[in-house]
Amino acid sequence: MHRKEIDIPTYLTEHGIKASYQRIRILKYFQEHLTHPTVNDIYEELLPDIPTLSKTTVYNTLNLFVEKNILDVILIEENEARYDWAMQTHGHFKCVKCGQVFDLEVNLEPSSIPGLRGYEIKEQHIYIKGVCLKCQNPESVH
Amino acid sequence: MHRKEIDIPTYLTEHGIKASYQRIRILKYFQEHLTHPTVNDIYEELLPDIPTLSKTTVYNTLNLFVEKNILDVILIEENEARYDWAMQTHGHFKCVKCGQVFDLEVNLEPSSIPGLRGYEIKEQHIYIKGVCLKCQNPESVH
DNA sequence: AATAAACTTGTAATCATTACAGTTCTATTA
DNA sequence: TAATAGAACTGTAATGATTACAAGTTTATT
Repeated sequence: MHRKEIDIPTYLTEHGIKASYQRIRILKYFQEHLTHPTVNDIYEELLPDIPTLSKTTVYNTLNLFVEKNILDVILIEENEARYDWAMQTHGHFKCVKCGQVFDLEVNLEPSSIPGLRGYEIKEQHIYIKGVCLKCQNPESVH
Repeated sequence: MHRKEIDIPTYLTEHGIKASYQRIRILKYFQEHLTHPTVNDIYEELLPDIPTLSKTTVYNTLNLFVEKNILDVILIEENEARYDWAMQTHGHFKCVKCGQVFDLEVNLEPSSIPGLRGYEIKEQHIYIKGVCLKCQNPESVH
């Protein structure tokens, strides 16, 4: 089942989360945008539609989703957390010019890292920063 | 030349940094401790010796060192930056039980990552969290 | 010794995040 | 349907790392 085909209320219930209106709308954000939003991105997008929405609710909900393994936190920013639909471990690239964050297919085999022998691994984060193709040759791209 | 054998004032000068007393002492911290300190770790360690030291100076100095490629920033924490002697790219492991941060030898070849073809890479960060050996079997370790 | 530039310091501001208490919503039961 | 308890939501205040800024100190140059 692909992310876009998932029924959000069902998906929440399956993960032990009561499907409130705010929670549905917040998770739907990730279904509709394949980006890596900050708390504020989500808050500002939903506010016109849900004028009573509190930023605290966005924080609480995202923390809950992370705890229930629906979302991952991305700390590629220096100061602000971003969130991403939880899926097979992958990496993230941030272009330091345009600021966009991309997903990367990275297969980092923990068993290949000498110092980790016997360690219990809970999380794996791979962040790469640089300049994306478009920002290197602004004119060469249509 | 190994980190412990470096002459700090010379090293600073070579990197285009005027070797003030505070800067020498702060960089010396990294020579004497092979850890990954926070701003506060450094501040508290040096304060008894340099009672006039300001936390702002520690911030300014660490930012300068990072800018001059003497140190790297580690953002494995959720809320606080850590710093590390800049050397060949490597990863970091944080034990979620004892909180200690270890260095990892990781060789992540950017050319092996499909989505990065043609991208200019400036930084590479690999963070792994889990439970270290000692915290898994507290009694089995002397 | 004079002077300017660089460095350091302390306080105040910033900003993301969390704490907390009051309000609203939801589901269950009578 | 009404009552009630628990969960979820909201708004404000607090927290805490980091930065801005202006004033004081040190350093280097003349």
